[in-house]
Amino acid sequence: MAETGEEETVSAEASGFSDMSDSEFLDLEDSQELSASLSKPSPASELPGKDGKLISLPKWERGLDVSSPMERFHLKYLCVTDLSTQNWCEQQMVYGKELPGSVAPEKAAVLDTGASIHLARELEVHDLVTIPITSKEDTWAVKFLNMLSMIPTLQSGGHIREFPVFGEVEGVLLVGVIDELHYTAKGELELVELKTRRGPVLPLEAQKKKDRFQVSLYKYIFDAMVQGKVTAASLLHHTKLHPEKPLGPSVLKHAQQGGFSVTSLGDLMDLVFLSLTLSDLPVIDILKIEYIHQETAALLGSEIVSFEERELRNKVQHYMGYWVGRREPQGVDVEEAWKCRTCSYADICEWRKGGGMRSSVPVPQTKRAT
DNA sequence: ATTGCTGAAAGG
Repeated sequence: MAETGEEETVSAEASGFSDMSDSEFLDLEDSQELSASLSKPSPASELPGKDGKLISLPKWERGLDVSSPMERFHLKYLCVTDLSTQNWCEQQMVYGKELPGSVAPEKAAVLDTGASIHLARELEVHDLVTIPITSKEDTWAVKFLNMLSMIPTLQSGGHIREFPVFGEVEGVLLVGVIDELHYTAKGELELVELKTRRGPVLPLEAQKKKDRFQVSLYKYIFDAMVQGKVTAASLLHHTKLHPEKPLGPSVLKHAQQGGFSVTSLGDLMDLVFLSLTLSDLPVIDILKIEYIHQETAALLGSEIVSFEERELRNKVQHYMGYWVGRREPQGVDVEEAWKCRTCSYADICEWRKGGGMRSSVPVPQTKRAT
């Protein structure tokens, strides 16, 4: 029996964040750091003070990266799509964070079409309800309520869409949303990621690689969640949420309607972590990507991704190296310079100017002082 | 609070 998917998913709508756009005024620190990083000649950072008093320079005057990109961009977590964008071109992703809101209108239209196709598919399995929220705790509470309603649906054979995942990876909190999950006829848990395409053609290999990386990351996080490897403590640590803070009235109302007797975010988190670990959820068995044509909805192709954990972890470790400040960002290799053709930052890209686009020129190793 | 704050993903 195909379930009707009559379930309703709650979607939060922010109510009080409209005054957020003036966060620029404290950015003077960032901009002078940008110019400082042009002169990053030698790691000879210790200017010898005459009498040994030098270390007390405030960190922003020392120029180079004492603060990690996570801190500079004021990020408490990253999205899965941040990392997959990073997989496409790390330098472009960085420019995107520094200069937000500069997507070419033509590209934006394609994204927009894709977004509405996804929304239409989501509405096939559940309704959306708008809930006024009053705090970031509310935002997460809504996410948790959605999970609590979706897990039983999944376990009773239904299809669920937009399932939230989160977990600490390499010391950084990663947050994402799985497009679709369901059990196959054989009883395997399958993830489906829908990709819509402007033209009626399959993507290039570089794009496929990025998509494979994205779904692999979902599985990595989801598996960790159902295996109890993601803890409430870790989530609270990164998000700085207040678990004891009472939830807003409309969120509370919806929790009660769902049959959950909770008063705080902490209560809800307990329920979620119990549900995740005690519902007999398996790890994801199958990762599938479907490419469809936007205009005609024709299926262009579908691909089963083989999950290579080792390879995934290496990539993630490398990407996080940038975020935590272990290394500078890098652009694409010459082989992939074609990506610059459609990049809106091509004309300002320091990676290109700096002749950064090399393939794999071995850098003569200067002896490391030990 | 000499300061706060984030729907993620959308496609190339």
